[in-house]
Amino acid sequence: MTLDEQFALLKRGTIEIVPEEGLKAKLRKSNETGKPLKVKLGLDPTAPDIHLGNAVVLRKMRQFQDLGHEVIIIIGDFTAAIGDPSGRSITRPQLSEEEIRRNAKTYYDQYCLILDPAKTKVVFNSEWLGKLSFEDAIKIASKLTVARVLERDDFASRLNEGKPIGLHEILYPMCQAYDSVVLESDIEVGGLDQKFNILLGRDLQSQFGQEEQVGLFMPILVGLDGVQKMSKSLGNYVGVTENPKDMFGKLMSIPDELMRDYFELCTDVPLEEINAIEEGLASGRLHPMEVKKRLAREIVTIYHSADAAKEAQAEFERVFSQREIPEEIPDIVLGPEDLVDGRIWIVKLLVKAGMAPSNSEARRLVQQGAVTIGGQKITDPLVNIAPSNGQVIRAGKLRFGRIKIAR
RNA sequence: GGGGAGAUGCCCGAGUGGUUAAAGGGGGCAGACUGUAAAUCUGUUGCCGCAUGGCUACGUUGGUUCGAAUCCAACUCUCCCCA
Repeated sequence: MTLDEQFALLKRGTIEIVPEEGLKAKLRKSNETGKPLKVKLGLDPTAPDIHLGNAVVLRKMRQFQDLGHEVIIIIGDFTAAIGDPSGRSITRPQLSEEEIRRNAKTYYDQYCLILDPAKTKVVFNSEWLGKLSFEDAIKIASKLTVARVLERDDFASRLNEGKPIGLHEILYPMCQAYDSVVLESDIEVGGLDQKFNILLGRDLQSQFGQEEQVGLFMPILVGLDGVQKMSKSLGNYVGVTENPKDMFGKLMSIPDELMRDYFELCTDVPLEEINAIEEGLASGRLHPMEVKKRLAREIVTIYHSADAAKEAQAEFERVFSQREIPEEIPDIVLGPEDLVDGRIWIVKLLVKAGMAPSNSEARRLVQQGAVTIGGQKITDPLVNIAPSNGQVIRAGKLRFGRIKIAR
């Protein structure tokens, strides 16, 4: 592959490369010296679930690996104790050491789905940040200014809105920048929300007399709600380890307008084809639902298999298009203690089955006509029903259970 | 150190003695419709075994009152201005 081709590949999907010439120069140099580039990615082990939004960046890292470069994942165990303020309007909760350790481990299992584990180096930033003395930290801090740090958008807006900013949060970008110094990274990849932190890494590297890293920014993937960025804490995400059925279903719930972004950032469908799809949608030649099914299929195929994707689609059509029951339904085991004269209060049954969190919620579901048992709609929340083995109970579109009577 | 403002349900935000489980919006859930768990419209959204009932809830603790999210005191936390 020529340098130009490499550059084009790496540029695809990025929203910005700072500076573009820098990337070209790094690639050229690596090519001449035969020395792979160090490509850095910081992960914040806040919750043990990698989602499609994280995957956008990870997939970019994979491309670097395929070109022979060295990928270094930094598990921000030390910085997680601070909490990245990026894109935050409130202070993040700090994590305990144990939580971080647990999360980091599950991270490893998950990014292997995208990266080549043999070519991935993993480090924890507590290895060096944890060893700095307070004096060292102050020395590093002296190379940055308050104004420079407060420049960043999320700090500025929080300041304007009169919201609190912890002093420790100001140190977060510095820590991340210092990571780049320690690793002597050539390239740092991140979402656009990482722009400030990554650029600060450039500043700090040059302060330490190093060649500056190149920042490569990927767009932020919008979450399932179609408004906010995909994130674990907002619950609007698709996890890469989710089962095919849920993955497919969740992808079908994105607003139509998001489809293009998802195709571009989450699949390997060639750009020309994506453009053709977009035209097809605009002209009415293609049906949005069919396009979305294709999208869901593409993504499920990446993380599972083509077969799993087909199955997931079949399941989806069965449950939602035809309103039939899914193939696999969890059992609701009823013991003798649950039944009085072979009967059980409908509300209690729903709670017992985990289909409603409280009696009140269960009662509401019944009153709203969401509950059917054995295909029969129940609307009276006071009724006691006589369940029989194998009966299917359904609450709303998503909750199912099959009754199993234990003796 | 001095002065001022504030803390309300999942989130934002109204409410300044009773009719407030607390307006409104967001989000969630459900129903209708459909082209999908899109969009739109409607309903619903603390808990308690059925309630013209009870319990919990408006930063914390205590007080005033027949009655407090609303008044008072102390405390905790946050923001703004001055130094």
